[in-house]
Amino acid sequence: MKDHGDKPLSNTQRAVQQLRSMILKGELAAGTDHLESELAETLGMSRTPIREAALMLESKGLLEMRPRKGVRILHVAPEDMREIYDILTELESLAAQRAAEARYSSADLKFLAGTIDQMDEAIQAKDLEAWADADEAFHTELVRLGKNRRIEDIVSMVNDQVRRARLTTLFIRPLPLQSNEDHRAVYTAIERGEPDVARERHKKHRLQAKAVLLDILEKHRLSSL
Amino acid sequence: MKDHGDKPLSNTQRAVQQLRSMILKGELAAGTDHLESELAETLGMSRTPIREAALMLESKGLLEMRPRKGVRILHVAPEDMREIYDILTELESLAAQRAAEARYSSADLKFLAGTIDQMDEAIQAKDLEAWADADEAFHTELVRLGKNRRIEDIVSMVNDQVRRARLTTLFIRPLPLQSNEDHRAVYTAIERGEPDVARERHKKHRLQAKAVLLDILEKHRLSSL
DNA sequence: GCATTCATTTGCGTATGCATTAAAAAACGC
DNA sequence: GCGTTTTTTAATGCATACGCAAATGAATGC
Repeated sequence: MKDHGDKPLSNTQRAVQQLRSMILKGELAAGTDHLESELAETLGMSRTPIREAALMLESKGLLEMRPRKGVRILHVAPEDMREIYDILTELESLAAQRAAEARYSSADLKFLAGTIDQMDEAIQAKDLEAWADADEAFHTELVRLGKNRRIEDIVSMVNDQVRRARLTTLFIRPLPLQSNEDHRAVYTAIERGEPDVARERHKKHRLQAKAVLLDILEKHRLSSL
Repeated sequence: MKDHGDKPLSNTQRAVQQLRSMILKGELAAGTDHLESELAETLGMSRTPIREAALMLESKGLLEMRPRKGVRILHVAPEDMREIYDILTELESLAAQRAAEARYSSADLKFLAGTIDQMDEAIQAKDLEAWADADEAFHTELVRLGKNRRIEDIVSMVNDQVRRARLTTLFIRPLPLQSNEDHRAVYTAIERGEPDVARERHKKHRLQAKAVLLDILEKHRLSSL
């Protein structure tokens, strides 16, 4: 997970990383506007790399560039979450299927198994942050095993949007006890080479997660994140 | 399909449109490199809007910016087509399902029906171009009816990549006779409000299309488009 | 000849400046 | 006072300039 090629990162790339991180952490709050020149000053560079970075983040759906109003950090509304979860459901389920078709060895699946164990531990320890990290690692790895670069990109893109929602909802939501049962079932199906099982089980898992999340959003009247 | 608000389009937007169009038409051939300054001169503007446009097209997967080598127009290899069709299969099938769930009226589905008729006519007239246009319209409209903005965006993005492949393969491939049967079946399922049927039928349709295309690519040893 | 070092070119990353024009503020008429 | 026009302000879109590093080519040593 680290960029161990430590070549002198360009300003544009740094701007992308920093802005993204600030948005995900909520330091740049949803709905707020920021002038290019402000951001430039904040990050200690000129407007040019800021503009380029903003353009990229715009195409990733994190913000919107509005002439004369600055860049606006986008909300994630419940309707957005519905859209996003639907996409994740479909694409990850396919990835699970493909992973099962690929007949990976246990060694290949070691990392995936590890994330499941981490989730168990995190739940024991009631450490929600750790659970969330491991959960994300599980899903990322699953998609990677599905061997479709474009799906990886798409999923990672929409995940950036989910992450903000998680920031708010993580501590509201009930302990995800059922969740790891699903993960194990998906894992087992992949290991055994049962594509349909892997697919359907993961789909069920995602639909469940979607239902839980939307329920929370409704109950707490969270109309934007 | 038209931008009828004829406000003075920015250079960056024009650059995006023109470069995209040149790539889709093959005027900028896959695998070729182009200096930012060349493109700037070609389109009669400075490097700044060209860079911004290239950045956007890069995130859409049409090209790649490589320091000192210029922007490279990307190939679409058979492996890419596999990835793309897998994505289209999943997301469009979901759209079909959702469209069926939405219980659209016949009036709402008029446009979709129209595209099917156009395909019939085009097949009668053996007009492959017209068929391809209508086919694309069908798929686009189907996704629109699925009411998921993000899916619309993703599908339109990968479609740009498919379009280039179609440019080459359209005249090699057999007349898509079976195809419109699928379209009608999907349409009927949507009209009747049968989500599972719509979904499965469309999925079958896409899997079939994928098989046909990959078969052609292999038979003709088309390793990149 | 061939490798190696040095000089030169050149394309990019970024800063900067400016014209444009939308928005805000001010002036004006009623 | 309030709606309308004019003026002012200021953020953007874009052109341009420039330093740097990479690639290219020349020169040198062996």
